[in-house]
Amino acid sequence: MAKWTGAQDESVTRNAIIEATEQLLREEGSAALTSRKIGARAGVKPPLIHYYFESLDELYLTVFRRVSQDGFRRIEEALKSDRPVKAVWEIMSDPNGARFTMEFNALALHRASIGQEMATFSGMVRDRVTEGFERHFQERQIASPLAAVIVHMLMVAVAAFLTQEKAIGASKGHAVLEESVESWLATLDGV
Amino acid sequence: MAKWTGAQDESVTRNAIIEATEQLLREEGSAALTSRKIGARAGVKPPLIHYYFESLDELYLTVFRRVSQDGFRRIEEALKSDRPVKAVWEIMSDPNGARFTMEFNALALHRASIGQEMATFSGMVRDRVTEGFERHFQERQIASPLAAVIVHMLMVAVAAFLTQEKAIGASKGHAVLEESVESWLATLDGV
Amino acid sequence: MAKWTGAQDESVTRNAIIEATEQLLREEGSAALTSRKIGARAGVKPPLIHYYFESLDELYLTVFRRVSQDGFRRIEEALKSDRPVKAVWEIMSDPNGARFTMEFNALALHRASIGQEMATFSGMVRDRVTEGFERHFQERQIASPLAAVIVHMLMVAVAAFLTQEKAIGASKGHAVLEESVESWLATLDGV
Amino acid sequence: MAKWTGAQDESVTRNAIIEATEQLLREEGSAALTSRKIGARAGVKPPLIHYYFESLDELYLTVFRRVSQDGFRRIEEALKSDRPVKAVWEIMSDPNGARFTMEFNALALHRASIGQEMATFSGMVRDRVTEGFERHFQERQIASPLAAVIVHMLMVAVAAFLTQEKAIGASKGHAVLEESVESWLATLDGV
DNA sequence: AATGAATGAGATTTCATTCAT
DNA sequence: CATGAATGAAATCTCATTCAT
Repeated sequence: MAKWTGAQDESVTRNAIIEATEQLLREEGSAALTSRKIGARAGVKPPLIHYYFESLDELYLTVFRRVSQDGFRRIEEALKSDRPVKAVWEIMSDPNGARFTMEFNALALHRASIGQEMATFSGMVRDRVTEGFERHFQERQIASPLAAVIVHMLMVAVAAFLTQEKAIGASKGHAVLEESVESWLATLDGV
Repeated sequence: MAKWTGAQDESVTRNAIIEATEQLLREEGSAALTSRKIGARAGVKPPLIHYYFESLDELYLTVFRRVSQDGFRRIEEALKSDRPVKAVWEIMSDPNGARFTMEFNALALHRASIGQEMATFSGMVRDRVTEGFERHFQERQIASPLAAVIVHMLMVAVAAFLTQEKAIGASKGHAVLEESVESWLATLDGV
Repeated sequence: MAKWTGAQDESVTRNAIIEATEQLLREEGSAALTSRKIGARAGVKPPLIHYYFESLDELYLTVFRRVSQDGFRRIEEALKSDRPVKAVWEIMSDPNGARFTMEFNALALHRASIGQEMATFSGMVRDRVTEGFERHFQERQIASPLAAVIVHMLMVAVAAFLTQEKAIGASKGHAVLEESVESWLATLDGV
Repeated sequence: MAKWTGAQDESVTRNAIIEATEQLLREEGSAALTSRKIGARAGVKPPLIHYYFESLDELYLTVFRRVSQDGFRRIEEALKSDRPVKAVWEIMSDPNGARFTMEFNALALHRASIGQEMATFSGMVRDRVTEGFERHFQERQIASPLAAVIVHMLMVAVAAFLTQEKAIGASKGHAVLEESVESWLATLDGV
């Protein structure tokens, strides 16, 4: 969809709106995302949001892309590290990022455009991580009993699980699960 | 506030409302849950919902309890089966049930009462399954490299992950993950 | 309007409804009068109220009549006392009774039937008290600078004023006004 | 919650809403104050009321403040007049103003914020009038048997009493009371 | 670039009342 | 006598969005 105004991508205000959305998402969750609250946080009136973004959906997409691009960059870094498996796990299980994923997942449930974007992105990440892990296993001659792609998916699954449970106030067994996962991952780093 | 009506628990209409809610949750997700839509689906005017349920939260809790009680019963059954690990996994990964869990998770994110109920329930399930698996491992003298409680949490995590991804239209790698999980679980059933 | 059911005036339930209404009016004010709350307090379901009373208005009227008849009786007593002026003032300024008057006044503002009833009743009281005060002044040969009817109206006015102010949390100057009124009334009792 | 719109205090529409509220209050009483009716009277859709006022309470407070500020100004004027006691009484007993006070009193019974505002305001008026009367008594060397503050409270009480009775259609004895009060007040003006 | 104004659609909830049984 | 069921009407308030300026 083409931009219909002269709104600049680099505008300070536009950035403020994006950041406000990001903050609100992190602090209060996707249910708190209303144009009023975003506007209040960003110090602008709600209609201005529509000057910069055709719809809230578009704004959310923008936020998602920004956050996920950053995440992708961090993953690239992690894959270059000495213990890539652990490094990737740390990114995945970082509460901050996991919270985002969870909230975007919630948004995606009833916003097709976001779902699509997430699907595309998680595919990209999966491919990149899989490739990275595979290379890592080969280089270090590590015999993982599980395919790289599966290792990655398990990591994502566990991280999401822990985050969701924490969000509703449950944490029974988390410690032991985390420990278990981490010691398993250590073997994959050849440690 | 106590209920002030004579509304009966066994009322056909009350049931219709519960079922409509269940259906909508499954088919359109938690975002579609409004008293209007529920009423329309149940063939009932919205205010009647409040005749039977003090609030939508109470209705959702009722639905959750009904679904989860049913789930718990099925899990008890599964634990008695010949291949309890596989049987439990099948319940967990049943798209229908998993969809519910996912949608209730979304509701729980901004409805404290539901979050609490879910936390309580998932704790109950975890305890029960852990106990069942432990007994199973002992009886069959299966040496699981992972504690029963972890096995269970991993199953939940993977099932949730697959469901969430499917919900947003992603399914890359699912087949291989499922296969992998299932063959792993087979070993835990002593097969 | 004729009664349309066989409802008995002496029914225990009917009485419970009346008393519940009275209590609620006293404790929570006219704004809290809903058929739900009345029913809850009386231990009956809201529709039953309509079995005994054609409408809430009729119920309120019944309550008003009961309370006011009781008030009238107490006033008759007071007029027979040794210090009738003081005795009447005590009734008028009794917080309990004054609260009722105030709440019924509020109801009367938008319920014509209640307004009428109140007008009739306050006329009756005024006549009776006026007559009583006049006889008292004559018998005791007290020369009131103000006509008996005016004395009564002032008492009513002041009592209502104090009650209303208290209801909104104001009480500045009340003590001095009460004192002043009471010492004035003492002279009218020939004390 | 802070205002999130750019709604201007001087807006014509905002004013129309305030005036509609004022009119409805006068003509139909506090029970008629609903966003629908106010909207209809102001020629505006109900939600627009919430664009200008955070809540109905806030609107009522705005109306109260406007009316009462005007009343305060008139009282200040009255206190400067040649017969300040009479002048203040005329303001107090002006049916228009008294009707407002009565209706706001009714609102205050179940809207704490309005009760508070009224308490504050009536305290201000009482202080100002008391001070004015005291100065007046001194300047004119009038020996009032009653303290200025009591004179004022009696005026308020009587005015409220007459208004409330008129509102429910009673007026027996009003003429003689008014006459009596007025001749009493004349003495306090040194006439 | 920004905003004041406005709105249509909708949300949840409350209420008095009716009616068949 | 009593109640379960139901409803029409209404209440307050929220939201994303549009539009003229």
